[in-house]
Amino acid sequence: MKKQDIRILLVDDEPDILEILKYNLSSEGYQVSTAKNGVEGVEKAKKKKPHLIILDVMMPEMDGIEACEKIRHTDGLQDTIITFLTARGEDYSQVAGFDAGADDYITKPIKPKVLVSKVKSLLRRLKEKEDPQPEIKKVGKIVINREEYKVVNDGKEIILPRKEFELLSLLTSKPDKVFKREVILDKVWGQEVVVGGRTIDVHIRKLREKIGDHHFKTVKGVGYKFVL
Amino acid sequence: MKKQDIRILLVDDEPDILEILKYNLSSEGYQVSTAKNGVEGVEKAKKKKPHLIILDVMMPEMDGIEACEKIRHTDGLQDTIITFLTARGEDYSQVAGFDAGADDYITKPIKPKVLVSKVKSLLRRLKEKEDPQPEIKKVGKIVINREEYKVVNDGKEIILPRKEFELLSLLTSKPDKVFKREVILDKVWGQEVVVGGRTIDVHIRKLREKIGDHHFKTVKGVGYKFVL
DNA sequence: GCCCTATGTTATAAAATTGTTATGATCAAC
DNA sequence: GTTGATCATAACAATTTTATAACATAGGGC
Repeated sequence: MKKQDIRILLVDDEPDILEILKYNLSSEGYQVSTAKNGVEGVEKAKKKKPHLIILDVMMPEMDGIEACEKIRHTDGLQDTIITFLTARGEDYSQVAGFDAGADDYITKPIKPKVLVSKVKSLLRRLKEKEDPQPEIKKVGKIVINREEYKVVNDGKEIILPRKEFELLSLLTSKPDKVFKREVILDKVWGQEVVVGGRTIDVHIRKLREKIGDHHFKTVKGVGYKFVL
Repeated sequence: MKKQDIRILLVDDEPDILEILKYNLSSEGYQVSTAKNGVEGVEKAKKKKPHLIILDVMMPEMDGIEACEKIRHTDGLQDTIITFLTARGEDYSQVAGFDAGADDYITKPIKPKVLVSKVKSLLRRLKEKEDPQPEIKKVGKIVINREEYKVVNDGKEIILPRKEFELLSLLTSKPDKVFKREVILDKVWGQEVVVGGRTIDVHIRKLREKIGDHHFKTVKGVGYKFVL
């Protein structure tokens, strides 16, 4: 994921702090939203689905800990990284914060450089999560071994050519998910190559022959999906 | 957004390249402006607020990287997509480019087909930002799963063809809201296609068959609405 | 109640999309 | 350079989706 695609939400009741943090993170290229209390923070979190939320502990309306709990229990925000801002020495809030589901905390006073490097390190987790194709993957009776570029289906070993392997690998990375043709082209062929319209079909056909027809479902007008 | 409404800004100091790129992108239906150096590029970016900027790295007056930074820090241009043109092998400029806030880069020599496909893929992000349909949506007993392109109604799985899926998706995006026929045509069919007057009715009928009659209410003279 | 218009319904035709096969190009290994 | 495998493409077939036309029906205004 690129920096511009990363959304950060800042929640603090002090406009000055909000502005400083926003400036520093925006300069780094992140997309930054702000909220000035817990209530607004929860709302914006639901709407914007940020990747990272920086939450002040002490706030009017709804404090950071309560807000954090609310956010954690919202659908689609479980994977969001939440970090608290706390005054140095406020030990209690750190403990309570971790209880509420925080990932980290930053102590005030905030030094911009520290903030930025902390944010980067927190976001590194996201990046690692993004699409780490495992070396060996099991999908039903199919074992995909990326290291050796081979596939074992129901005990039988199959050697697949590269394109077929990548295509299978992509489709099985999320069974049942429909991969649009554009996405398949992007991930398997790359944007540098422009291939004809029937190319994907042909490769799908080969996979169907080798792995089994029923695993590859066509969704007309959209793309293909792998089913178990 | 329609293709005709998408503005692209090309910045390069070689008139020939400018012309070729402009020709190819214009043929695709985009609105294309050009600038012949960094200074002019930044000016035009501010004035035209393009959605996508294609920026040559090597230019007199102000190089692409500096221009990119300037553009990134301009109000209202944070969301603009910026992509660089670099000579193959200029690794340094790619790195510096990403630091400056670029989203992508295209290597010279430029193949028109590659350019167009890259532009399309970059602009797809814009579209997704525009009206982000949630991947999975629950409306009463109906679950609409955009990722798998399937609908589960009261536990039963239903596969819908694309138009029906999009129509259902639109109507359920705001239950009880009446969607005028013109709006439905616009969103599901697009403004380029012209279809007959009974087409929507037929599709509504199929949805009624598959999902349940009572969910789709006709508002005579206006359109249709989805009710729970 | 009657008429008129908007919508519902169905069958069928048209269009769009995908499946299949054969063939030639490309690339890497030898 | 030759060989064999992989890959892309074209041409056609098969399939599914979508549009249309033609007629039926329903509901509001008079």
